[in-house]
Amino acid sequence: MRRPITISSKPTFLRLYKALYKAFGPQQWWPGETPFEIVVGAILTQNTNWRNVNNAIQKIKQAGLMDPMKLHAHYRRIPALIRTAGFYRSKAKCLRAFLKYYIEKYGARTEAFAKKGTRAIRKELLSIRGIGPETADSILLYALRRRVFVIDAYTRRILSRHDIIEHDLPYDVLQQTIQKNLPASRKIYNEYHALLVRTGKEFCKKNEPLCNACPLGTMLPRA
DNA sequence: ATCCGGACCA
DNA sequence: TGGTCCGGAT
Repeated sequence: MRRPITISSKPTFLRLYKALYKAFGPQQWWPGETPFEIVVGAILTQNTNWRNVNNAIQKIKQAGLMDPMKLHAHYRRIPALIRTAGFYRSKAKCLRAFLKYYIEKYGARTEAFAKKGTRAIRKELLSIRGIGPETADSILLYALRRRVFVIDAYTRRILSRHDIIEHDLPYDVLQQTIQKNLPASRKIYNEYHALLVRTGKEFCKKNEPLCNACPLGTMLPRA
């Protein structure tokens, strides 16, 4: 029986964050050069490691297509360009759907896109097939610098293994819980997610987690 | 060979 | 609830 921690453990989320920051330092996310490139990366990184995504991004750049109008004009080339990111057919469709939306609604202009409220943009993004909550929130946080906490598989795994949250809470519930228990800081949200991803990849593996070597190893709930 | 990861669909 | 989409790391 897991018990979700809420009010009584408000400092817990921050303690974890501080431990990770101390261990790993700032993660310098997101590595994309422009908001558009960050959107592309956010879509491509679904179910994939960043290394494979970066490969695809370089391909797009080498083709001179890291631009919404150009990429849309050559959308038939997208599957081949992004193949290494995996799920390339679905992701190509998603990319194309985003491009259509971005061009038709905002003239492919970041400033126009970024003018809208966070909730409105989130709703619009979620209506695009292939963009779910994590991808939408990644775009909001990292491309548009909105104060939104991104939930992913690593977040669920790390926090639930530490008995801080229940693993199966719905995305939005989990997001609200975390945001309520953290300072309302965009920079902390940015850094925290990046630190959780790093921790998940390196230590909090799905099978055989490396708790002894993990910076959070001493903060484990009593077994 | 098996593992890993978001979103959608039936 | 379980299947499907995918390539690259291990």
